[in-house]
Amino acid sequence: MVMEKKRMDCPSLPPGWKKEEVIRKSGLSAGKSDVYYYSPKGKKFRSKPQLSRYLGNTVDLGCFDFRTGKMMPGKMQKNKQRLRNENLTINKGKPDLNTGLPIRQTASIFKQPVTKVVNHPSNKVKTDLQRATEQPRQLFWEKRLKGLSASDITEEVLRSMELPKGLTSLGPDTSDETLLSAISSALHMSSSPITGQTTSAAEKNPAIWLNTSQPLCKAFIVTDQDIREQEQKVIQARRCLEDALMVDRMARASESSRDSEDKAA
DNA sequence: GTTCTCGGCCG
DNA sequence: CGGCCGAGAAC
Repeated sequence: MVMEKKRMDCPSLPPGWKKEEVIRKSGLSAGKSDVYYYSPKGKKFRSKPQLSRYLGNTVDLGCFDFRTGKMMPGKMQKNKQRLRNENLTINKGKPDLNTGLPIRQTASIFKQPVTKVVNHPSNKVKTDLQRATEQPRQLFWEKRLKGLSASDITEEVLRSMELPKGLTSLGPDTSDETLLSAISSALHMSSSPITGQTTSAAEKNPAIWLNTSQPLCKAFIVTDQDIREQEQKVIQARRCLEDALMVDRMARASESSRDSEDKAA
């Protein structure tokens, strides 16, 4: 009769994660149901915030629907029609947070491995390396990064990086801010060398001559001195990261012990 | 002590 | 309403 108490593995969740729906059978709220999740290790989760805390920053639960266990791509359903307008009007002044470029949007709330594209003699698409590696890209897409900046958890904007003098921006938005975003993105996403725009034609009419696989930046020269200075910065940054990771580990430790007190209390 | 279950607050 | 969590009941 009471077969509702079965732990189901949920499609769109990795193996090991279970979802359970329990129907209330008495009281004023009889008939209502509660949803729980179980981690692979068996820990029970009874709310989205709790799940969120456990998964930390590794996962964006933004459009995850706890009750159904599915991703709701249009979490702003009622804005469905407005969305287009919003991007044209309200978006003035505010950064476009919808850019999908720097962040991989997965179907699940959990990080999914990238599908590996391998050569397969009988598969036209998968042997087409060009298609696999070169996705269409919007001209001047870097403009979408305008206004985005790194911040710490208190939302205090972190000090921006300084760009070497030799770097000059190119295109419709020549601010240093966008240039920095463009170059970091290029370094992050491309495995080939970043040279900037090498043809002088691109400077005169970027809309036509832009090399879209390179950032909106004039060609530049990197000296040995530049490299040595950068090495020092990296070393410094690694020390900071090391400290931050240590702090984070301790914070998580105290958080999980607080979670246990949840029940004890 | 832990787990289950429903109440009830709050947005 | 429904999500979230407190707390009593049940084990």
